[in-house]
Amino acid sequence: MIHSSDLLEFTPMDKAGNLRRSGASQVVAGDMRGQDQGIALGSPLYQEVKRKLIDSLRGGEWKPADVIPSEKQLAARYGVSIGTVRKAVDEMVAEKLLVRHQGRGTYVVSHSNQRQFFYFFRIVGADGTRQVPSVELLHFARTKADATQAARLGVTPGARLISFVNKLSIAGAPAVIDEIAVSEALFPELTQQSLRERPNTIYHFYQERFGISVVRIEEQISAVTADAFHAETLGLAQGSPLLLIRRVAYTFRDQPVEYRNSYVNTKDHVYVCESGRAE
Amino acid sequence: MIHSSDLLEFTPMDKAGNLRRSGASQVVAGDMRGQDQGIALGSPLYQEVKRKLIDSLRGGEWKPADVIPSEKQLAARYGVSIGTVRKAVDEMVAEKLLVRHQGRGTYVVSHSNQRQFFYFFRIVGADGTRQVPSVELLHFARTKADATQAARLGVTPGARLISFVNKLSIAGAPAVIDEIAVSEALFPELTQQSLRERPNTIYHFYQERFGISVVRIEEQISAVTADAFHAETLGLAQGSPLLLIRRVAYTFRDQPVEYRNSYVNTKDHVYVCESGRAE
DNA sequence: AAGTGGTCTAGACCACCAT
DNA sequence: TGGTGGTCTAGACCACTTA
Repeated sequence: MIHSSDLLEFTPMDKAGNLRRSGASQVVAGDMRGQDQGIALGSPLYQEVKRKLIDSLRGGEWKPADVIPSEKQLAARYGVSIGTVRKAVDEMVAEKLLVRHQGRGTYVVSHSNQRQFFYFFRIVGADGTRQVPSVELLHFARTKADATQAARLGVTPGARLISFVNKLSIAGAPAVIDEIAVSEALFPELTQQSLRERPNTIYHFYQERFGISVVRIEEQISAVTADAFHAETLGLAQGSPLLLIRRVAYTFRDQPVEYRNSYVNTKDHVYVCESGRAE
Repeated sequence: MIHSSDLLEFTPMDKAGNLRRSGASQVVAGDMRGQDQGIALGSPLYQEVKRKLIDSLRGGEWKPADVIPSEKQLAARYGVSIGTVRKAVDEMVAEKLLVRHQGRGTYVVSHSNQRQFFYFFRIVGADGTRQVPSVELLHFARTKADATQAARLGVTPGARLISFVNKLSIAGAPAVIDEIAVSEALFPELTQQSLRERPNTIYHFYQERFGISVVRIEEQISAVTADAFHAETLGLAQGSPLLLIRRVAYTFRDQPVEYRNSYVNTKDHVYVCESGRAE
């Protein structure tokens, strides 16, 4: 004889005690969660998927320029439908963490990609032309964080920093001075020599050598007058007006990783900014 | 007897001669296009829907702050599925043309909305606090477009313009001088008095009085020194450094409608800009 | 030819809001 | 209570890339 309680054992219901979160559809087959890297509970499914994906990026499962698994594979892995994976990936594409290539796959963005390079470099010629600057390292030192640096970098005042100064020239003419500070704890092996010998951009260097991906920046811009050092380095009269750009660069989860002050001679170049276009 | 050609007459195929464009699904029921404001042919369906929606915004069918029809109604109107409408609306929400309110509907954005106000106003206190500035009209004149103005506004050099100058004060202290130029053709009835009496922001005024919605701006930023006029107006010494922001404001279809030079005293305020966040 | 992302559909249920 | 947007599913076909 068969008891009804036995029958229940065979219904396609959750055997692991997982509950389908409110907000999710109950229309279709049984809950597939719990397989492989199942999805934790908490608000929209696609947000959970997105969080898992970002965790995999942070953890290095997929490195910059790698292909990530296909949408079908991700759907199976997380026990969700392809549409849900697509929504998660859509947001990450909008945030410039991933790029899709039809017919090839979805890739982790990389600072080595030439197209990505200009994304954080907003200095263009007065006529709108973009050019790759050449870089020269002027200073390099180990310092301790002052109040401003500590606040922006999320470290304690006095924490050990690595500070260096770059001069950027565009079309042979000095245009920008970057005064950069990073936490020594995050960039332990950063030496003057490795910095000089890097073949590519600084953010590519952070990415390759230290596994730190800059994914977002915040900038505050003001106008100042050139002091003796800036004037001489940029070939200007002391007191000339300069753009001062204070930048904090962040990696995943809004963790600050770099603070820099950029001084720009805007005689021949401008800083561009746009609002209202879907990025 | 029944001929096979007769049977074909009753298949759910297109009777109006419309062809389902390549790229569209052929899985489901017959093509519903051709009803009401059917969708024209040409690349993705949702792009066509988006274009239709923008046309309705341009044409004034739905005005700023209006509710637009529900997604179900739009789907019926254009003969597409709700998912396709959602994708079109998604993009327009990302571009800040529409806003969704769960349970209420989808609305056309308006410059009167206080939340929208700060979207194009990127001057904040040095500590990051945002404040609504007070405005004073300093000059008003009808002029002719110089080469720069003509190029940025898309008019011929010498075209009739309306030019005016505003002084913005934040917390009682003069902070910004806006030198604004618009085409007289687009703003025919714009008078000094109507400008002074406007109850709200300039872009709200453009929207209400002239039916022109600013939906996007492009800015080029440089550092300059204050001339006699700017120094005196802002209460600074001549030669003080100022931020110069050259802005072109656009309405739908990338049509330029305003050109302005803003001079900002960045002693107590900064211009903020962010990259890498999905807007 | 096989695999990938891109588009499109149809329909379910949920959370929220107005009435 | 009924309507709206928000989430989720399942599956079809397309365009594109690579082998």
